[in-house]
Amino acid sequence: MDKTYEPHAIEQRWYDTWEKQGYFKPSGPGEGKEESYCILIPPPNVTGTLHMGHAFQHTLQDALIRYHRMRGFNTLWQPGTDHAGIATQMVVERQLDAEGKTRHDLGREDFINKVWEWREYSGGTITQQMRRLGDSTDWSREAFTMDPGFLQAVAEVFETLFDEGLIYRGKRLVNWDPVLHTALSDLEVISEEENGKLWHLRYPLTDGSGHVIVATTRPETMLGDTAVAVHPEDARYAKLIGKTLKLPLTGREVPIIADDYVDPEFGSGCVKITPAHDFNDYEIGKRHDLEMINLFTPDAKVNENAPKKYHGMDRFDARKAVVEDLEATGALVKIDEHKLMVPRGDRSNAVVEPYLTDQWYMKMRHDDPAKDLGGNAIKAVESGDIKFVPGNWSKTYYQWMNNLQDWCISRQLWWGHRIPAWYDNEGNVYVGQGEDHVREKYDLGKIELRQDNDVLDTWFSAALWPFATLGWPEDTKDLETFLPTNVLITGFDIIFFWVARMIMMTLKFKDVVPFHEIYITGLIRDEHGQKMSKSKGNVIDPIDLIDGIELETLVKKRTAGMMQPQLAQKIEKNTRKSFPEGIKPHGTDALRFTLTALASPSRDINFDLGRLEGYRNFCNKIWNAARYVLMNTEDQDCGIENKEMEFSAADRWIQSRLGKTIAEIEKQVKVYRFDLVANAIHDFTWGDFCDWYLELSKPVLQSEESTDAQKRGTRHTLVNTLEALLRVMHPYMPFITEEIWQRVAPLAGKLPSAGAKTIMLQPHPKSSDYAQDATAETEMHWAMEFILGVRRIRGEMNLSPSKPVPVLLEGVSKDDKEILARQAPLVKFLARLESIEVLDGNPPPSAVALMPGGMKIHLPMAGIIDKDAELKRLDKEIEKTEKNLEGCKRKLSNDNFVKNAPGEVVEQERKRVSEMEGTLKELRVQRERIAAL
RNA sequence: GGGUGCUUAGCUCAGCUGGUAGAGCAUCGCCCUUACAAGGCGAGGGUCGCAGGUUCAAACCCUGCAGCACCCACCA
Repeated sequence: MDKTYEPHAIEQRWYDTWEKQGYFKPSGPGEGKEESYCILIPPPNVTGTLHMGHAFQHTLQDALIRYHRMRGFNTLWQPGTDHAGIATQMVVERQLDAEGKTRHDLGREDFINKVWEWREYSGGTITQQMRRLGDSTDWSREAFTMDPGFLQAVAEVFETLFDEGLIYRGKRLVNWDPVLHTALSDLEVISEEENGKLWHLRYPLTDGSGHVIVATTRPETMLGDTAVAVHPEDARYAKLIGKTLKLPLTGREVPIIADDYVDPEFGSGCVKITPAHDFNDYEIGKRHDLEMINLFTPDAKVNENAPKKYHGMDRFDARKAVVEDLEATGALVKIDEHKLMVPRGDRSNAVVEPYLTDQWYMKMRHDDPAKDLGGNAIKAVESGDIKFVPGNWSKTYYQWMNNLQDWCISRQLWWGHRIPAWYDNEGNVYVGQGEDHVREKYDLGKIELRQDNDVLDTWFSAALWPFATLGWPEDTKDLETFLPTNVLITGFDIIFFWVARMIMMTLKFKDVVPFHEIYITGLIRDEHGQKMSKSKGNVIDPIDLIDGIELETLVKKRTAGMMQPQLAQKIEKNTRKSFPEGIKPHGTDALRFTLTALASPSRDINFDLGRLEGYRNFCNKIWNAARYVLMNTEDQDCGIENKEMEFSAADRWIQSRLGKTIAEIEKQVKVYRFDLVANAIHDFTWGDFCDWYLELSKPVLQSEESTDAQKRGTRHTLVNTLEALLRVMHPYMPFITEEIWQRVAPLAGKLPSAGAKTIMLQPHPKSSDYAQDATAETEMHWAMEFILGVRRIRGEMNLSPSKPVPVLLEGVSKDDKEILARQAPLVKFLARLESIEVLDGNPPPSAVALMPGGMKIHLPMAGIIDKDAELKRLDKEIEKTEKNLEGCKRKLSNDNFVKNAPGEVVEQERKRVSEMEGTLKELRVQRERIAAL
């Protein structure tokens, strides 16, 4: 093996091999549903790029997939991408814009072709990046939400839901994006507080008997007012109800109506009603059968329904003009500063306009249980068929599901699934899978038909992901084998957009849940807890963490193509501060292990570069530990053929520890505590295996006194522990484990002559394969305490670690003696002892380490230990023990504690006190002895 | 307005069903000991946001408060 760990040198090579060999495919038919394990990837935007959130979620998914594949499940990780309607169309339109063209210049067909071209060109980026991450998805099944199969699935679903009355078309007020010229669903509208104004307007009564004052945040909409509302029980206005007002600027006559919606406490208690441009007003308008005057064109310019002078004005220009005119006519009473929630489109950032249009909707709630999409989806979680992890997310889910509005599914775009509906010249609508089918179904003969121009919301097809990817509407073996899938791993940001809708659709069309568990990951933020965003300039590209990036390149990358160039300077400064030397390469395995370790069940996860460096060092540690093992076992007898082996306590101890570690991992994987899985692996590998076991193996292998059987036993244990450990680590660090395993496995007799020569397809070790060895644990614990005791004195006395010292033992019990007989060489080696002698008579002046069992280890001071330093050390030790002892004694002196606490707890406390008292006594004796020198 | 989450060492975070506070990084000593200086050995560092309560015992359970973050919602 190379002397240094170079992730670049190994990673891509192994991925190519795995993919070529078809190792990512499900292992076969399996033994049925119980033997299968399936995860559906949340499909990224086909033209997108990998970000930290993907890296995080993919790491966890791949870990689960590899873990279960190694445990013998018929395992499928279903990959694919989403056509991402608006997002993708916008990208291509922006490109056209650069050429000075619009999509209308090309026409629908050519434009769509252009988008497909763009998909061909850029669609490989994200899948290529997934390969860099080591994702073991079955690429042979890669799906795309506009595949022919999806076209069919979408059409079938649409037709069925339409025929059942669950999809309908209607003219309603929708969220209209005046920049993108399309309707949006409620979810695609982001409302944020902004500074605005509240204009107070005076509307005179038609009969000249006075006026009312109304307030508005959008004065231009007054041109479309068709009423003023007051509360029915508001005494101030009771006698005005039914009278009419003369609307300023237009002169139109509008009624004063009474409606419960009005809050008499707010403002003047009078509300202007613009049914065509406000959701509340729209409802009131329907209740009172008011006229709905649409004021705007699709790009939110004033239309011909307003007075002529405003025609063609943008709505914000119109606002200015209206306010000026109102002021001129004396209708403007006052203007207050006012904070308000402004709704904007999540893609265009344009202020959304409530707008009256014809759209398609999906009915979310229904009295008929068979048609109650929302209700059934709620029940699936309530019943426990679907479990959120962490469980709290079910509350969020319920909160939204219990307030479901019908879903506006049509979009006035070109890129997407065109709605399978046709109109005749009378405006009748016919729905079905294709024009021919429609003609037949409705027996239309040869009349002229025109297909609906709209496409479906991207999330409509995404909602079919669980069954459309597995072959639906065909009745496939895959559906039978893999649905319901086991777990969905995704972020909370798409619980409503995607998760809820998959649950509804899969229940409706397959009558099963799409997945049994939903593991909701936290959101990856930067090291200070800030959301990563282009405009903040704090985005970290996971590929840069893997490959490294020069500072200058990083600065350029972060400041290029800014929407607000003035931010560039600040971003550059912050970037130079955060990464003074750029980012060093860390490799995929280090990144994956870091993300695994960060996967605590919290809502936000701050990405800390320090952790990444730490785990890169961990990879290096593994690499070097492997080098040590190989150096001592390659071309040597590791006991594969010669069965005569003797296992030391250390050999048995490390196997026992490995078993415990695996048990911990088995437990934590089940509950998705990947952070604890990573901890268990890290602690065992570094703390037990490297720090102790490798060191413990040295005296055995290096000593001429060890027998061949002993050496064989240790070599065998070295190789087999490492080999099993690699299999345990593989799901989280696939590349380094494969690279090392290839060399180690043959020594452990594990590389099969036939079958897959990859760690990927080896069985994952089971805790039940490792016997717990209490004797070995006790014995090693004793040896370690001994060694640590000597080291502590050494450390505090600043004794050179390389200088051998003699020790004298006092208070040696029978047990101590037995263990010592076996472990003396080990202890001598690791504690760098010149000699170990059992004391006969009084000890010389010495520094002492106390063993838990009462044995004392004396380090004679003669010439090597400083008296004052030792006194200082003892004082510190005494003080610490006194403090602890006091606490325990206080507890025991409390009668209630002794009376009420469980017996074992009291007993434990008593034992602690007596131990500490003994220790304290010894320390004091020791101090006197030293002080007297 | 309704809901959710967070607050533990200088930093980033663990702490599972209440029983003497942990890790990594950073800091301070001593070491280039033939796997590893991306390392080894040792050390220091926390009245667990604040105030109450329950309990023999609270970082953990309950109540209130403060700060931070997020989600949902139609107040003109």
